[in-house]
Amino acid sequence: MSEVDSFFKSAFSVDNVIFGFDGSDLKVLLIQRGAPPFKGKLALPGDLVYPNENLETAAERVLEQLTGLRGVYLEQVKAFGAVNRHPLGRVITIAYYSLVKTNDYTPMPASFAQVASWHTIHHLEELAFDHNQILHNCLLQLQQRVRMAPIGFELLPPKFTLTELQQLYESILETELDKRNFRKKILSMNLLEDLNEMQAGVAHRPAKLYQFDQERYKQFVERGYSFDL
Amino acid sequence: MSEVDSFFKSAFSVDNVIFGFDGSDLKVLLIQRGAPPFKGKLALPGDLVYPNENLETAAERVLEQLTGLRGVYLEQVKAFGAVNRHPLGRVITIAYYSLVKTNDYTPMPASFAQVASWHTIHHLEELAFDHNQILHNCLLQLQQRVRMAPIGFELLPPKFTLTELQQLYESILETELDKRNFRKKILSMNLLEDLNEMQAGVAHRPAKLYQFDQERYKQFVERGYSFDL
DNA sequence: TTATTTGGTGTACAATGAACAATAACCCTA
DNA sequence: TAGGGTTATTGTTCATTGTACACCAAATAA
Repeated sequence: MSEVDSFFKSAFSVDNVIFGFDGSDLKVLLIQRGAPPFKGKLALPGDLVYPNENLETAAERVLEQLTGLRGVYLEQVKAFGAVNRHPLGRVITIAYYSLVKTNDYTPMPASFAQVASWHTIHHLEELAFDHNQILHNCLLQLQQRVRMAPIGFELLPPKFTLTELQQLYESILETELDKRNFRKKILSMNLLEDLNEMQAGVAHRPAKLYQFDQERYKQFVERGYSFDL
Repeated sequence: MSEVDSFFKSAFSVDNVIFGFDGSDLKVLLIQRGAPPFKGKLALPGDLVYPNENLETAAERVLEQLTGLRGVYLEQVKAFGAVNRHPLGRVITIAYYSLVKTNDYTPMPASFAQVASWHTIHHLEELAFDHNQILHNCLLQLQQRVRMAPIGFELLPPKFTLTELQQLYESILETELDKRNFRKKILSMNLLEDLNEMQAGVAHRPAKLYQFDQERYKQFVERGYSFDL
């Protein structure tokens, strides 16, 4: 094998950290590996990148095959390429994370996974490959991004209460927030529209429902507003 | 060729955006390509990753071969993998940026570059491959990081004046800062040590010289303090 | 009807950010 | 050596933002 050829004895994959929110906790969608290596272990959904496929396209494909979802928030984090990270050869993986509304999600068997399920982020068991490290990095990036732009909203259903929104932030940032200060801040951004609707069927005072102002949301994402909570 | 083999018909490289500061402007170290494709064009220094080489090791190697420097600040930004980004085949590149003190730098001919020189960041000519895009992304990341941790200091000589420090930040962030507010803020962090030395040989009132408190610097980098200016 | 649970609201104080100008110290030149 | 040129150094005031904190309201369940 020539020296140049040896450079081409390698492959790329994408791995996708798919975040969801169940109303009280931040979750990640993991698959159970059906084949060696790491057969039976939990792992991030991922696949090799096709020779004529862009990286982001591959990440979108993994997401769609597993969840049926298209057009959701997706962002590259970084590449992981330790020499021995994959037991079968040199495989560099590009990590992405995406934000999905768990209600929209319909489980689908993908070529790379028969079983997928949601797991709480914190205190997670050992994953295949270097996926714990990848997940940790993606979570850090999400925690940073969520302070710069209101992307956390991607995780909520169309109508939500302020308490749900607060719990989402608390869950992502692993912190507790003051209720009054949170509401004051979030409402002062003019990002939310009061729907003049109420929660129904709850055994306590019902909360108002809100949705996002799509226009202002776009502005915030593009300008990358600062958003400390 | 089997389908599995076709996945391995690809290669990866690292490209390194090497930032420097000449006392008044932020610079980037570019090479002139000596061979096709893009022969004669300016490009980021980079090289293919060896089969048994970690990504970060490869980035350090590119840096050392070009500048003789080791142990400088180096950070991965992200991977660039558009199908047609390289005219000779599928090559995914992992982008890094590093921060060097231009005084320490001694130009060295590397295997991948005979000529390297500093260029001002802003209003740059067209580079080879997708290197304008890569450079732009690295600059954005630097601008973000420099607000989170005092890494800008990596670009300064051991002794410096407050005006030099301010010009560094202005150059990175492409903004103007108020002198009094800048000094108040930076001094309140207890990050600087007054050396009780003065500038010499300047045709005006000489400025005090400062250096960093290494201990506090480490704390700031580790904790990722917030650092708005 | 009462208990339980969560929703909703305002104020006072502290900390931070932003705007702003006059004097000091050095070198150079006439 | 006196005066001009240039950059260094320093504080205050005001506006904005952050932070801590407690009580009443509205629904269901028993």
